[in-house]
Amino acid sequence: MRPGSTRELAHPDAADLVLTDVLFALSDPARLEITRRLAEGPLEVAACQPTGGDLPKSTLSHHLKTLREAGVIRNVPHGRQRYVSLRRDDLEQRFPGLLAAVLRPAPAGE
Amino acid sequence: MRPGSTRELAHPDAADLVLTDVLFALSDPARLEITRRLAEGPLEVAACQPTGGDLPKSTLSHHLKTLREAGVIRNVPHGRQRYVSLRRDDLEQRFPGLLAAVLRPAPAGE
DNA sequence: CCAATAGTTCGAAGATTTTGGAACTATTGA
DNA sequence: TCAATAGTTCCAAAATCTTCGAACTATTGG
Repeated sequence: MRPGSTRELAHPDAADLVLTDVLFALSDPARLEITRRLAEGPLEVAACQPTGGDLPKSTLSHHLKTLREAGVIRNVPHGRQRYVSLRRDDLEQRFPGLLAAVLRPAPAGE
Repeated sequence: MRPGSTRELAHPDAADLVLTDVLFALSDPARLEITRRLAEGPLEVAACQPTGGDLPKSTLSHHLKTLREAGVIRNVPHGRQRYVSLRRDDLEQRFPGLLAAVLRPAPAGE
């Protein structure tokens, strides 16, 4: 296992997160659902698949890229697969309360 | 002053607000700034103009439309002009904490 | 090693957004 | 009543996003 042989992806520093980018990343239904799923805990890429959806690998990968570049998730190599996780602490530090508000299910009632 | 002669614009009911639509509306820098400006209080359309920006009327109007259709703002006729205001209560009821998190200035610090 | 696995990246087509000029509409001050 | 004011709507061009097949890259089980 050569050092640096794994394909590390770029992640913005917590301090560099941009609110509009985060909001944009979360403004897509599929990406929002991925985010909610990740709130339960880290997952491998394939398991991020939104409910009932069978997005092609490339599409799912693109959504993850959007979330990652906005700083919402972290995507690290793990053997043959990858672990995707929510950047909870970084988001909370930079935009306090945002994640909680977004993850909270909307009150029922028409 | 004929009844119904004023140009009323459509506004979604509070219960029908969609989170992803709200997030999308707020994900544009100009629209986010308009929203922040409105947090201080209602304004006429022209006064919503983002700082230093001199957006053409039509562009500004379009941004307001996006915010209005997402349910972020209300835009009502008022004489020759219009009053634009933040739908604070509706947003708070439907997505508790969201507006506060978005309006709060990001913590300083690199 | 080799093949299978798990994903990313490339590229291109189609859909949506963004922008802004021009035309249009109400409303009011003079 | 008329012109000026304050905005919206219409339209089209340019930019950006979304989607997904296909090619490519690591990694590991056998």
